[in-house]
Amino acid sequence: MENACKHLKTRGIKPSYQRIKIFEYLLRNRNHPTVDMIYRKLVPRIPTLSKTTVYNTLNLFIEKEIASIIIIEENETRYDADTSVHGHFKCRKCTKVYDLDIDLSKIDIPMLAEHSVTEHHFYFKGICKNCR
Amino acid sequence: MENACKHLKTRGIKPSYQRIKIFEYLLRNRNHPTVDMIYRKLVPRIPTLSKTTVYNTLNLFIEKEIASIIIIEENETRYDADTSVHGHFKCRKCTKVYDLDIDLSKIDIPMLAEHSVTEHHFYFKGICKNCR
DNA sequence: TCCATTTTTGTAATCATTACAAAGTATGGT
DNA sequence: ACCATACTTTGTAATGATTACAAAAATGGA
Ligand SMILES: [Mn+2]
Ligand SMILES: [Mn+2]
Ligand SMILES: [Zn+2]
Ligand SMILES: [Zn+2]
Repeated sequence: MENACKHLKTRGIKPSYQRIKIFEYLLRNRNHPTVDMIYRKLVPRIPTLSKTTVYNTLNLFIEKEIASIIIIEENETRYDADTSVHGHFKCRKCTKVYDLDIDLSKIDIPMLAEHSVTEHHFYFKGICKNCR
Repeated sequence: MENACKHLKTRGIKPSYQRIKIFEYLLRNRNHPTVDMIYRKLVPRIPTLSKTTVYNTLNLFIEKEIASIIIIEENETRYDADTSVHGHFKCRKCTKVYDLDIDLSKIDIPMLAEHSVTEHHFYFKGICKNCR
């Protein structure tokens, strides 16, 4: 995927090998991974990879807005290459996180009118169709 | 507030002194406090109070469903005596968390139909009316 | 009062994340 | 190619919130 490399450049991120690989992982695996999931998947192919690099890189992606952060459980930060406004559903049995392609920013919430809103987050929890 | 004591009993929670004080704090201060905020506010009046007790008690409240948990930032767990389905707005300047009294469970989200949903969470971030 | 059960407490352990500085790598001018 | 400089990666240590655990304290009934 030369795609990933170009995407990084357009946002002013120098496309180092690690950054490309981490971004490719996010693009290909739409499973909302944690830092640890990304690290464990990549380290066999990049033996020198440091978990710190994964943290640094993801924080850079968030800052440059090519990825978004998903916080559903305390101490389980997940990442998403999809930066559009959308929501998630997490199954408490299989722990899978599903996408919900709904733009909540289009729903009118009068109480928000007086504030200046920059981020929209929503998620649901329960048991998914496959687990019951 | 004898109120708090009765509320605990009806949910099968023995109303110990610490539990009553922590629950009263949640009822009176609708500011979505962290464990640390609750602890620091109560410890002058209950010098023997342990932070572990605050953690244990809040986990019990969540389990017995007399309080709900609010996760907006990673490693900043907040608690709310309001267990109804409602949302929040957090100001990134003054860090205040506002209530949004909207029941998202009433909004139809087709993608959720196939799953069994038990929890609804939503929050927004930005700058509040007082901070701009 | 005695005993069993529950609750509280303090300390240590855990775990995710960040801080930091050293080592490695790329870049651009000479 | 050489060097200086800036950027990136890495490993280790520090941080901070939460939980585990076991001892101490409180409760409540026989
Ligand atoms: Mn997503
Ligand atoms: Mn609330
Ligand atoms: Zn499932
Ligand atoms: Zn504000």
